[in-house]
Amino acid sequence: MTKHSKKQKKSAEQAFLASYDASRFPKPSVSVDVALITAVDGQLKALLTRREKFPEKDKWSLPGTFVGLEESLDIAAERALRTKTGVSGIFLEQLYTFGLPQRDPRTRVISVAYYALVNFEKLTRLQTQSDRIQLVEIDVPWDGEKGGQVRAKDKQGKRLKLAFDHAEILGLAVLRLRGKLDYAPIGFELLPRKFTLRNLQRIHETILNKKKNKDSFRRRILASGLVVPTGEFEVSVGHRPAELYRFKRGAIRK
Amino acid sequence: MTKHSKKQKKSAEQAFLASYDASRFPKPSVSVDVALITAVDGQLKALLTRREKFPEKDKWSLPGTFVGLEESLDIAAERALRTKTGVSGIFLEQLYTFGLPQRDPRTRVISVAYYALVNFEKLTRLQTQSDRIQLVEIDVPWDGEKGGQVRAKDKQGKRLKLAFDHAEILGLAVLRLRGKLDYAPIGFELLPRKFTLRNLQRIHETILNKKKNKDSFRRRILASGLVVPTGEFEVSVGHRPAELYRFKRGAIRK
DNA sequence: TGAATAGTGTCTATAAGACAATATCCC
DNA sequence: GGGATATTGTCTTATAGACACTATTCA
Repeated sequence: MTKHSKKQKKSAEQAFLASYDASRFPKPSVSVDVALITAVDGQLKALLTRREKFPEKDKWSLPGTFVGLEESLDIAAERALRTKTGVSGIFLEQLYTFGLPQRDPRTRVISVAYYALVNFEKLTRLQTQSDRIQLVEIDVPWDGEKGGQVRAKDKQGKRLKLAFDHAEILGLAVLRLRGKLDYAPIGFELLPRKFTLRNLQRIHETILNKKKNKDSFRRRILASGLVVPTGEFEVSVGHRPAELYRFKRGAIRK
Repeated sequence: MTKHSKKQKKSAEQAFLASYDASRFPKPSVSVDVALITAVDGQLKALLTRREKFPEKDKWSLPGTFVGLEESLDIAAERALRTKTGVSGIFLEQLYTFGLPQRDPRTRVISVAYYALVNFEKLTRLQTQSDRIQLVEIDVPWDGEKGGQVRAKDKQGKRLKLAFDHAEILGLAVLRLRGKLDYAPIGFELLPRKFTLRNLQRIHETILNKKKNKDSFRRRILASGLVVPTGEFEVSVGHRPAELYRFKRGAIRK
């Protein structure tokens, strides 16, 4: 192709783009929803907000927002999390896109779901907020790919109704966690910067909903090189204190 | 809540929905793109079409389409595959959603990417079609999470230019394949109904781009229970014929 | 008969689970 | 000292890789 014809082609493309009318086609709305998950006392919890408006008024939903026209999906998810819950700078990863035509009664809304992980202590500010935002215990009794119903319970153990298809999103988020746990360093996202190996084991057991062998867990984690001892120890724990470790970014696990 | 107030609430919600105006907000366009992958002669190939229109004219792209307003994402992906390539009824699974604001020069287009797997022999009809649709050798030199550049080559080994961010989609599709291979029965999707264990091993080696030990591969597959012998054997292969197996749907792999 | 690959048996290395013994801190 | 958990060591079991050997078909 000559330089001349290249220039011709370029301008033809520019003319095409200039005359392109995106409004000719009807479009769905696009939102992001974020499943923010943490672990406390051997229980997985998710951050939910009670809806004050129609539709699905008074049901509990994941923090979400519509995607801005000039905004990437990742940025939209980060913005939803920040503006609705005050949390930012944490692990956030795309999960799955939900697009059944009737999933939102208002209009066609396609939702790109994300999941986020955070150490519980970073959320303590939220505890003092209104009861519109709550950390809610979630229960995902799925064995393999799918399974029983996802349940969300408030502090009194009362079951909460989830809006839209958000129960399904939560279920898939936990399933993804379980699947990635053994080959991606995600357990650390739920812990403070320094932690004991037993803390980490507890996190794994909470996510998998299954006891793990202490000895081999310890060996496996240490052998992975993902963790380095700090030389510091727990204090005032009423028993022999365990050494504190920290996560070593970038180490490749086997 | 009394029956009366429930009814009140219900009608309030209906009134809200009736007056909801979805056109108030500007919206992105939403498309699906499908990475159809097969394996031939130890090489992974993808089905690509040469673009005849702007933008990205003459570059090669994945079959795709805009999502209909009343159509689920899965159905849209299935439709794109069927109408653009004539293939249907095959393995199709959502991959990831791509949404950078500038990924399409026309307007904001968010693309929900899918990947599909099919046995090469089901595609033979396509070989006779125009050269606008081609099965193209793809090369994904990624070690772990990310890595080198994805390359697509035509039959003469000439490198093809890929449109939009479709190289990235192909790379992620192959990465997903590699990750799922050991715990999901996806190798079978690339084989005919009856196959030898060596055929299956070849598929695994092609996907992982890595030789596998014959003995332990055999043991592992047989132990998984995912495969049952048919009692039939290869014929006229110039050496001792191997037994043909078939995939046993629903067996759980350890 | 020889080429070529299928299929089987055995040994070794590695990693996880089970169990036990010892170490250390706090009360 | 006693309670409680951390940390280390050893044994057993399951699995993957390496290697060698036998089996079977076809040219």
